[in-house]
Amino acid sequence: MVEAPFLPSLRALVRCYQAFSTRSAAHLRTLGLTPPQFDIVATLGNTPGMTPKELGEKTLITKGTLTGVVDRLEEKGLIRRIPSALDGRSQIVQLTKKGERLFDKVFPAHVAYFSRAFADWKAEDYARIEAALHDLRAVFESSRIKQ
Amino acid sequence: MVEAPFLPSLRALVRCYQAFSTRSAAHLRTLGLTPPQFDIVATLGNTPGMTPKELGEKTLITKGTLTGVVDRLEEKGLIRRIPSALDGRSQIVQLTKKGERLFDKVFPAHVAYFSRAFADWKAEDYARIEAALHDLRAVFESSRIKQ
DNA sequence: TTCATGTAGTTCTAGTGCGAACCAATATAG
DNA sequence: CTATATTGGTTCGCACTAGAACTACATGAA
Repeated sequence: MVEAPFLPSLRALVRCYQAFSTRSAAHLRTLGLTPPQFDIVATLGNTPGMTPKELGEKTLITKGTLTGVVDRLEEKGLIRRIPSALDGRSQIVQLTKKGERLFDKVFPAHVAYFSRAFADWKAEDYARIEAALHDLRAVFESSRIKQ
Repeated sequence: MVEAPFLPSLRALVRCYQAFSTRSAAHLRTLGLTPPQFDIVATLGNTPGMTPKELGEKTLITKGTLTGVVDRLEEKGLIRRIPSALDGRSQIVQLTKKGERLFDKVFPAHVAYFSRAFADWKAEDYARIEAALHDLRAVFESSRIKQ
């Protein structure tokens, strides 16, 4: 049995993602945030806030997980939950002043952390990577998977 | 402040990886394995076994995590730990007969699960993806990150 | 030898992570 | 209008995750 031709691509994806997330997490730790916490703060930055549902869609964090992450950010005083006036089930999550100050510090710092490594990259390099990842993602979202 | 030009590439990477891992995990669940458990079983398949250290390097699972994953596979009777004769600190992890039978069933099934979606892909498509992911990974492993 | 250093695995802590079950509120069908 | 279905969030069970502290063994130098 020959090895399936797509396995090296999957391995490359996993290794690339791992390399990114390990680096990213190590830097965020020095800033006092976990990766999902940073994700939430970065998503809420420069917005009037949004519902947990919307937050979950943007960050790809499922709702059961999100409750806990938001809880811990609330304990740290970085975000606040406001019940929605329009829908009794819903709420708005938004950064507090403290959360905004942290966003203003941490987001540029995290971008800066990676930017030197991308210094030589040209627009077409980004385009090429984005296209490749887009095509690969299309495969995983294909209806031809399963069954 | 303009958005950093590499952010769309990072987003594309994260979304692609998520799409893959969500699909993969959903299928593995129907086979009774978690993703890391499958990873271990697939790595041990068709080998005489290896040390946890080696297993961790191949699967990218850190040693603290690995102990627990291997524990649960041992409880299921799929793997066995043999103390190393040469080094009193070391051990060999290998599939049991039951583990081998599971590997023979589950590995092809999981490959088959994805293969239809890749049906139209040619060698150069794989080469393109692998090259792109390789280049991106090089950035994350660059010594130019940090400081 | 013996002492210092290094290494393989385990344990611990805190934080994800998912899906399923749940509750309360809203929307819809009849 | 009222059952019924749907939806937003929380809770729960179980597993993974990294890193730090720890134990036992191994290795190297004096």
